[in-house]
Parts: sequence; structure tokens; C-alpha cells
Amino acid sequence: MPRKSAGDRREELIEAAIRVLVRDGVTAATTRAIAAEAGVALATLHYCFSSREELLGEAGRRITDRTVAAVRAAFTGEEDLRHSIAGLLRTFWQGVEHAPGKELVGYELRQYALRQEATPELAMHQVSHYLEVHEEFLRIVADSAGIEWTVPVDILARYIHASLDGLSLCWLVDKDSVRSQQVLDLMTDYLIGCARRRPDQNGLPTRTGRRRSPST
Amino acid sequence: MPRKSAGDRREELIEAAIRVLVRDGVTAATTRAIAAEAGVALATLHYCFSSREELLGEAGRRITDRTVAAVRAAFTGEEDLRHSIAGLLRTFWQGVEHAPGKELVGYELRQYALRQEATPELAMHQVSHYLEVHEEFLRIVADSAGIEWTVPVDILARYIHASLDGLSLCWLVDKDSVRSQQVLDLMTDYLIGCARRRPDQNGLPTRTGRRRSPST
DNA sequence: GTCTATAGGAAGATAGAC
DNA sequence: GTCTATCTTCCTATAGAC
Repeated sequence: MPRKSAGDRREELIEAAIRVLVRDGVTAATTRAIAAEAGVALATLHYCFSSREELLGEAGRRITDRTVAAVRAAFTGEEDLRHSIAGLLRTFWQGVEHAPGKELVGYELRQYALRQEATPELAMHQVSHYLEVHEEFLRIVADSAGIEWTVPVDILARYIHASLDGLSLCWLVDKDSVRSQQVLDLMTDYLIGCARRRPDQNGLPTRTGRRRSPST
Repeated sequence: MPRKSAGDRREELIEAAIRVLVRDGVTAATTRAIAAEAGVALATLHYCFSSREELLGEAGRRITDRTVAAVRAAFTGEEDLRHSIAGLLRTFWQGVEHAPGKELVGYELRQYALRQEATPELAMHQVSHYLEVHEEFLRIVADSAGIEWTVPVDILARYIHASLDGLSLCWLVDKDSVRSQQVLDLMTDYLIGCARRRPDQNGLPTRTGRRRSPST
């Protein structure tokens, strides 16, 4: 009833789409369901978006961005290497256990994008952002704990992303939190083995705390 | 036109469903598409299966069983630990790179099952069979190379499954075979670190080659 | 910009003749 | 056991009044 700009409506519809996606999944996120969730008529949705695919794409990108921003905000490096790495893994893992719906729809959207062949960018968006944030965290850990990685950071980031992603999917199926935690401990041990004391850089003290991406 | 037993038709329909699933994905595997692929009328499908869900469940289970059987047949342990572990990972990885469609539909079916809430067993079937075969391979590697694992085998199996699964999904998106291989090398190194020489068991020679599951 | 109404189609499943 | 024809429901998307 109240008239709003197309931009505002788009906004509301995207948020409504996210709610439906997280609650009921991609297949259930029909244009009708989303319009109903937003409290507007079906035609209004098509006035703001050219197609369901466009809306789902926007919603998907936003879910990724929001998740990545959340972990970015939650994570801080520590001086103790083990705690720092464990914290990195925990930051991601808590997101999974506390919001399984979000995690699940992340997978669904990735496959939705892979099958559409008109939206491979959505899948890439998701993966590349996760890889980036892992790289960033690895650098923070290294800075905080005063170490350097013996393995290229992009490879290590890919390794962490893959392992966490696969472990999440496994947990979504069997909900075995105990064994999952043991696997996380395993990963922690391995990552510690990939670190070596940083050769002293003429007295410069190691920086601690957060490090913002130096150039974007 | 030719009359067959309901059992034979079921068989043909399951195989047809698998072809459609691998080629076009879960969403495209409609009852009509499957019936057409099998060359029978739509009603024949519903004569043999009570619902689309039942048929997809059967097809999904068979895909898993077949994939697991294939890797089982392809893998053999070796005396050299590194080669043995690398072989284990390669056995799975080749399946991914050579048949991305199968891999992708595996993910899709898992999520389909997770959302149906009437078929959680399909997802469990998939995960538990993969975990089992990894456990089995880890034991074969240990036997062949004459080592023992310093980490519980079920945890190590979960770790390998999760990492391979996540890496596959990542590769399906960005197709970065080079970096994926480097991650596999990383995993190999780590697994080697989880092995220790087996304490000599009063002269018994280490068994080499395949080991069939001792009791089933 | 927002709505009601509807086009136009594809989905799962069934009826009933053969 | 197999078919054609159809029911019913749900989908995406649009037409056109307000």
C-alpha cells in the first residue's frame, strides 16, 4: 500500500528472499513465497527484478558478503600461535553450528549457480571471497604470533577453505560435533607445523592485534 | 511396447534416472524426463515407483554404491608410505576430475535429501559409506607400508573425507587443478606425519597388497 | 508503484482403456 | 504391464486498471 522507490522495494525484497532462502532453501524460494514474505504482490517483485534468477543472485551475493563480514569482525589474532589458529578455525566453525540454515543455503546457492550456466559468477563470488578472507586471516595469524608460513598462503587458504567446507557439509549430515571438533584439532596441529619462527627483522617488534587489508 | 516384469522396469528406470541425474542435475530429473530417457510412458514410472522421491532415492543410493565400489577396485596400497598415501588421494581425485557430473550430482542429492526431511537416510548413506571406505583405505595403507596411525582412524577418515569433499567442491567452481594438486600434496605431507613405524611384532612380516574387509 | 487477474506452461500423480 | 488423456497444483511472468 505505501509507495516506495523501486530501490527501497528491491532492498526489502532481497531481505525477504534471504529470509526465505535461509529458512526453506532454494527450491522453496519461489517468487510467490518471496513476495508474500515481503508483503507485496507478485507483480511488484517483477517490477523490481527482471527475473527470479536476478533476485536470487543478489540475495546470494549478499549472504556471502554478510557471512564474510561477520567472520572478519569476529576474528582477532593472538600472540600464542596455537590459540590464534584455533581461533581462526573456531570463528568459522561457530558460524556453521549456530546457523546451519545459512550454511546449507550457501551450498545450495553454489550448486544452483553451477547448474544455471548463466550465473557461474555467483559460485565464483562465494569461493573467491572465502579464499580471500582465509588468506587475510593467515596473514593476521602470522603477524600476531610472529611467524611465517612455510607454504604459499594461497595454497594454505585453499586447504583451509576446502577442509572447513567439507567438514561443515559432513556435520550438516551426521551432526557429529565431537568428531568434527577432533578434526578441527587435527587441522590446528597441522597448521602449526606449517609455521616457523620469523627470522628477526632487525629488532622490529612483531605487530599484534588486527591487521586491516593494507591495499584494496 | 514389449512387456517386462515390474522389477525389470524398475531397473531400467533407475538406470535412466542416473543418466539424467548425472547429465542434467536433480532439478532437471523430472518424472517426465526420466520416463522419456527410459523410453516408457509417464504412467509406467508411477506404476513401478510410488513417487519421484522413491525413484531418486534408489538412484542416489546406487550412485554412491557404484562410486565407492569403483574407488575400492582402483586402490591398492604400496610399500612406500608416501606413494601409498598419494595413491589413496589420487584414487578419489581422479574420479572427480574425470567425472565432474557425477561428483556434482552427489552434492545435489545430499542437499536434496537434507531438505526433504523425509529422506535423511540418503544423505547418511552417502557420508557413512565414504567414511567407511576411507577407514578401510587407511588400514590398507598402514598394513602395506608397515606403519600405524597416531590418530584414531575414524577421525583421520573424517578428516580425509571432509578435505577431499571440500576440495572437490572448490575445484568444481574454479577448476584450478594446479592449486588443487598442491593442496593434495599438503594433505599427503600431513598424513605422513600421522604415521609411525610399527613396533616389531615378533617377526611377523608386514602384509602387502589389498586387504579385503575382514568381516562383513 | 502497486495492485488484481490471468496467461501459459510444467510439474507430480491418477483414471481407465487396452 | 503399458498406454493416452486428464486432473490438480504450482510455477514464472505479464497485462492492464488504479
